[in-house]
Amino acid sequence: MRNIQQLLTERLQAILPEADREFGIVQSCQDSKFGDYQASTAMVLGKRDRKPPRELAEKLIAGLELSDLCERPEIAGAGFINFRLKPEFAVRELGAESLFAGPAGKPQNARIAEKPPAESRKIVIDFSSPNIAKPMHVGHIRSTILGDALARIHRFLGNEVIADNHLGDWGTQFGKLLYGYSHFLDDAALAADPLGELERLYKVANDLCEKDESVLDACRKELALLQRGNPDRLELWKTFTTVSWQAFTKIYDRLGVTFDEHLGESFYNDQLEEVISELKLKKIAEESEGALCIFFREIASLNDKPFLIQKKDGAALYATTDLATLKYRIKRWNPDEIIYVTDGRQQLHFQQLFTAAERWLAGVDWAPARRPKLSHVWFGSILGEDKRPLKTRTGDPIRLSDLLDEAEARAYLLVNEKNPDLSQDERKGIARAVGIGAVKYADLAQDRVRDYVFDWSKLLAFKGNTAPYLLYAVVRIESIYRKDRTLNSELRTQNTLSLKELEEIDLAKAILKFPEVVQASADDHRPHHLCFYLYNLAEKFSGFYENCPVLQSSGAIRESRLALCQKTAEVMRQGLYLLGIETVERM
RNA sequence: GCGCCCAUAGCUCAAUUGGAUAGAGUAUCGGCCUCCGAAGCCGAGGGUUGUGGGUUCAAAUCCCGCUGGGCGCACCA
Repeated sequence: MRNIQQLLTERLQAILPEADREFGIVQSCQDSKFGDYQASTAMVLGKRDRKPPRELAEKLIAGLELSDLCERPEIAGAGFINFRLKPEFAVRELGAESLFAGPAGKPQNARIAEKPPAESRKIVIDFSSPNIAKPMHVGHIRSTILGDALARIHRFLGNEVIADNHLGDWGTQFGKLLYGYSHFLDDAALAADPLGELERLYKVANDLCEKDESVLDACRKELALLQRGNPDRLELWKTFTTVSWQAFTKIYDRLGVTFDEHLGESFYNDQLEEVISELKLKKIAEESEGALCIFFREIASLNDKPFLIQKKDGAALYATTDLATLKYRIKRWNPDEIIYVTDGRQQLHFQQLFTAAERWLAGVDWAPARRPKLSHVWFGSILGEDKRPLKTRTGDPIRLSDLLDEAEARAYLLVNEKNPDLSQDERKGIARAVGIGAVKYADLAQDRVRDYVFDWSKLLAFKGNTAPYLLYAVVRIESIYRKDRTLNSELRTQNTLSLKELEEIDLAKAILKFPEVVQASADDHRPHHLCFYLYNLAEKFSGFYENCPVLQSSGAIRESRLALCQKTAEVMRQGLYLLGIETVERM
């Protein structure tokens, strides 16, 4: 599929002087009564050159060659240039056998078009990053789902993605955990729910530390032993990580999330010293109050906020590991961009990290001339109905596995109600897809920077901007196919479109917008644009579905409508795939 | 004290990053199943975009000042 917005922009920019090209951007119209696309070029240039915008617009239109794409552009308002696509153009554009490269009907790894290698960017996406020895809870869901969606979107656009799970598998918490493990272990509990037991042991030790200084000392000693490589402690630590990774894998499998790497903090342990000495040598870091830190004296907002690299006892910190990780990623992958998907509370940290990295990379010989763009993609918190961070009644964080269980259970009840005749296996499968899809969609459909209120009834409402509504649109199309016994599937994919009714044209034009929306979602790391688009597409399909009978019509119209259904389903499936949401045939 | 973020219909959220008359869902009211899945569709009401200024052809969006809420700031990650 081609990006129509880009196509129009290129046409417009082609007739502008080099220096004015930045003003030649064509945008989608908010209101279809003005057209499908619009440009405000004439108003901007008219203002600058003190010329009447409408006259300028007239000149621009005269120079444009667009007859293959749209009707003659119209001038409206203060000088808008409005473009309206020709239905014949949509017919041609959608006439391809399959809208996406890759196996027909299977969105998985499809591309909009193969990018030439020179244009393909290499992007490391750092996301999910749960802590070892703790069950994943709702706090991890946004990073996991958002990061995965961004990975899928970038791959679809032809970029090379390295999905890297930066596990929290090292740090001071392991002293307490080791202490708890050796004093209070419940073997039966460990066998039944390993992560739950490890979490309990940590809590027991942590509580004791607050009351008893001697326990805290004991924990410090355990930590020191681990860090010095004591074989027993190291063995236990490995057990912790193995058990944890197994539990995480279960969750990732349920969510359909995959990684290319999962290099935890421990992986960078032996690289920290080198980073510290480099920073010292280049005089980027300096000693202060016994610790080693980086100051940003010339930046007003960071002036009084030092970035700590090393504690006075010599231990490294979060910042140190992040810098070492950056170095490793540059040396191993030399990426064009590194995206960190974390919650918004870490904004200061990443501001400091990026600023420090800039100085550091400018002074070392291993850094490439073209340094990676560093992006912090942050998100708000998930709140309960009381507008406080989402917790269980007892105040503990909600386990992700429990949340997913509940989503599936609730969806299962609804499937039973609606489709009791399906086999239990099928109902379970649908409940899984719908339940998990609903949780994911509720998260992705919202602008990530805002906190969002978690609400089961809204999530699984099956109407409005929800996963079930979108899945339902696909199900209706599937249902049409099942009932269509006169045509085989090959005929559907042929170029048999003829767009007459308003609803047909609207739907076809909505389909054409898919590439530009995916691009926009990637550009500002905001998949909710794609969600909103799919919702709009589903609404357009509903309008078509109500007003344009498919199976009841006949001849060329019937074929055309079946083909339109096919194209709609293709885009819906592909779009949902990019969000990490499975589609179903019945629900 | 310094800094970051948020504020849009009763409620939950959009607004293609400065574009045209601020849109959906929900809730309320009213229509539509001898017709492809009614988990749906159509219609009605609902707004000084927290507030006061400013910038310009154009501001929910950018700048400054307030108010209210969330969060972060030296040895946790």
